[in-house]
Amino acid sequence: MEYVFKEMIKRRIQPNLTTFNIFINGLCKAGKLNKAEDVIEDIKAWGFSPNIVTYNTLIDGHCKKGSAGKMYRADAIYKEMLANKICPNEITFNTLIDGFCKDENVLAAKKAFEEMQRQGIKPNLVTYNSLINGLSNNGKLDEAIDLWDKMVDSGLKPNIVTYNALINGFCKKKMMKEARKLFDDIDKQDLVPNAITFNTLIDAYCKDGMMEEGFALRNSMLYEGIFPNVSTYNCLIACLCRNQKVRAAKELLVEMENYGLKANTVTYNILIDGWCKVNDSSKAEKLLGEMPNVGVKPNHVTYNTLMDGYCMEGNLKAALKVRTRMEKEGKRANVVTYNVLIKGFCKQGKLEDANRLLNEMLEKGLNPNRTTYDIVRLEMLEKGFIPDIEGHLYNISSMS
DNA sequence: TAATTCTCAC
Repeated sequence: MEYVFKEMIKRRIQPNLTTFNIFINGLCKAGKLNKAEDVIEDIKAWGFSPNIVTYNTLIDGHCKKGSAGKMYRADAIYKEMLANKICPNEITFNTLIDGFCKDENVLAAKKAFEEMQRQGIKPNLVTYNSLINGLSNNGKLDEAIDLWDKMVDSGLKPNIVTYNALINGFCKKKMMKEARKLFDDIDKQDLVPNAITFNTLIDAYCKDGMMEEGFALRNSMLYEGIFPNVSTYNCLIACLCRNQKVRAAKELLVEMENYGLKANTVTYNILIDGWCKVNDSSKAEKLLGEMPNVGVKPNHVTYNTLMDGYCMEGNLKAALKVRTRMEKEGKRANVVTYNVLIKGFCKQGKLEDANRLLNEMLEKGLNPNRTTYDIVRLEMLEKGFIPDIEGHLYNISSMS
């Protein structure tokens, strides 16, 4: 991107505001949020002013790529936009609503929904879809259904995304009958289910112990001409793995490749986890070794999964070796890496080592997450200590 | 010529 931009200048082709907005979008999608914000200065230096697209792009960048406190920064950009006398539009609010929902802050999302109407902007299909999805994902199904009705009352017709969001909500609550009813309603509304619709249901049936139903849905996909994609196979492979059928899962990987679908990192992560869960982490490590041969790149999840496998087998040495292997590949330990190792050491009663890892994690500026607290709290309870106020980390070794 | 919504893996 930078090369093309320089080339443009070299050939004396004047960039315009659109050029800069595209640039910002690229930086945001690459997670380079600070660089993206710096482009605002370039825009001004070239004699332009950031417009609504500039701000919407930056807000969405923070919503999707930001770390802790990202919605605070997204909101700050929104305020900056107002200060610069740029009026927000429906896309601004849709972006914020989705961002708040993904941040599990449904309250703020609902406030944004109210605020947009107060400003005279009518919620559109995407607005409703974002909020219905947010409510569904946060267990507020009744509110999601109410909003669906409101949406219909306002003259908007639910589309396949709306259906997928609510179906997913029912699936997460294991209300498969209701999910199925919605699925059957799709045809009646002259809508067409897509791969996401099927994948949602397949995954839910599998997780609810109805593997047969999951595979049957896969077959009806082929029948209806909606082609199963890598995610479909990942759901089914995960299903087999959960039922300890790792060999059958590996066969399914071969089948998907015969259909011309390439396994991705998730596929391998599922299979690696599958071998780990049947206490065969060395087979899992063999799979890790196969990944480069088929052009699939391991990620943090890959290594963390394998480490967890070795830890659960009590093979801490092997787990630490995986960490070294990961770091050789240029991947730094993340919170999950530490959680996995801390849990592994706790399980072996090696509290001093667990504590050393905990401190190392804090020193590196990594923020403990809920799982970290759960591990520590569980360990304390087991040792007969009563955990104090939530949110406070203890030295594990002080218990020994 | 640029910006927004739905599924799966630690």
